[in-house]
Amino acid sequence: MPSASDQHGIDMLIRKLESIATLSYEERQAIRSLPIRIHVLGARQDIVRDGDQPAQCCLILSGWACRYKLLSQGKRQILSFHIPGDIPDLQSLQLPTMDHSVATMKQATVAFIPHECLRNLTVDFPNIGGLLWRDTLIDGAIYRAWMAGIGRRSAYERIAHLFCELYLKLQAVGLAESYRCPMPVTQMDLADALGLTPVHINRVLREMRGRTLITLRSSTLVIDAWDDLLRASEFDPAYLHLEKQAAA
Amino acid sequence: MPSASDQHGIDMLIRKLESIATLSYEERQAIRSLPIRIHVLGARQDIVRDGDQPAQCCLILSGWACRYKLLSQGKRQILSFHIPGDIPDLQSLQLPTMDHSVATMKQATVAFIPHECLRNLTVDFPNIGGLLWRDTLIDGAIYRAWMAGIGRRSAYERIAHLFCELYLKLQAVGLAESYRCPMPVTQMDLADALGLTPVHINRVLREMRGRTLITLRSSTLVIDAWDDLLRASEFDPAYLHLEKQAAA
DNA sequence: CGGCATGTTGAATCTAATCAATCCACGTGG
DNA sequence: CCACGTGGATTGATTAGATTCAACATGCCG
Repeated sequence: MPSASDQHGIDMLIRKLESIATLSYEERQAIRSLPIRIHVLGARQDIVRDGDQPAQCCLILSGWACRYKLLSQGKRQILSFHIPGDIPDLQSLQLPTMDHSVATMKQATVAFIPHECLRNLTVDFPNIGGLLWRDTLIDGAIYRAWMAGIGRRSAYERIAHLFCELYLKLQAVGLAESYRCPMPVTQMDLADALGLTPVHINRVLREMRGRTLITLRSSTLVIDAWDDLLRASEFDPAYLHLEKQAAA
Repeated sequence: MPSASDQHGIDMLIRKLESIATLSYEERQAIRSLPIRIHVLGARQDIVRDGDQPAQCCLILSGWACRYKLLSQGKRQILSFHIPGDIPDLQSLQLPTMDHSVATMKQATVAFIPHECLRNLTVDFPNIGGLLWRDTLIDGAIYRAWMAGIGRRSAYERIAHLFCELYLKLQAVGLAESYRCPMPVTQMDLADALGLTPVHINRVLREMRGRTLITLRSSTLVIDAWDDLLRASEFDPAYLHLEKQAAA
């Protein structure tokens, strides 16, 4: 049911891309004319699965998604969180077989874009090709930041760092301001993203609340002390490679 | 001092690229004619540093390198290991500012290729452009595998998994066979790569030696029981996205 | 041959995991 | 309108995997 609201949908992608680079008018128009197929998905639903060979990419229009890997004995590692404007399986353009899964976190609207159309776009507009490459590279930069966190930071620092990252990413596409943002993740999700247990997440969150650093309740993050949060996590936003650097 | 041996050098890149895709004759020739500047570097020497804005990429011709991030209090996270044929800072083509450093592990020969030449190459040969994109995406896939390991696997599994990965990567470019390969890393390097301490690495290596799984001595890894190693680490080579799948 | 980096081992300690209840908010149906 | 069910959050008690500290061994290089 493509309609006026879809237009708003694909604009989310433009907003995202303009947060990491500059687009010309023609390029914006070319992106707007991408054919998309819109789906509304429930919470915790797989979009693509480990081993799949998708022929399309999914653009998040509303809601959140995450990439994850399942290991033996029910262990799960969340690899990234994705917000509106993101294309969490963009790499499938060049890597046919998925080495992980992508799922929604909460109810989400996604737009499917055929690989072929994206390929044509990169042929007609090499700059957009470069920009999509750049986008996947930023994903890689975020992986590196997470790796450093999981490998070498304390639980407290890891959680603080993640909140800084997500707040800035949301802010960059206009989905956060005044140190408040949506955060539709359970404590179990945080645990699986940060290499901890839900119990420990709970305890650290309590401590942060006690120190009036942040409050996470009913899927909303409130940052009470942004500067302290930055300091606690030694956060340096450079790795997000945002074009217009935010209030960091 | 470009000479006959350099030719052999850039062939390393071709060998690497052909391990993850197919090249036409013209493409191989175009790559061979890239202008390169060869340097010999000592062990533990930075090639590019966090914050740099390089105007060239570095191709490893011999020796090993690694990406790493430094955190406060001397903490270090190694983000990836790189072997001959790899271009560990290829992402700088699209992300001008480095968000981490790259250094040699042991003495290494590297070839510097100006960004401009690589860009021209991707314009003249879009397939090579896609292939370079693919290469950076495989780096990303390896990051994901490491994240899952650091976040959710035991020390024993992590170490085993890393050895499987490195053996297959080396084998793919002809630098390993018969379950032996170079492994010029100290126990401290392994610790910083896997989110552990050198002491613990030492203990787990001893255990693996005791179980006749692997032996790591004088910078050489000998795999005594490949199948057990695969099983111990639940290793699935799919994430390496190798063209000609190895004996896994 | 001497010096320094790396590897090895033991003992004590700690962070975070595990196990196990209990609590709470919310939505549903009787 | 309230009992009930459910998923998520919270808390306590205990344990385990890995760290830390410290000492000593080994081996490589100039």
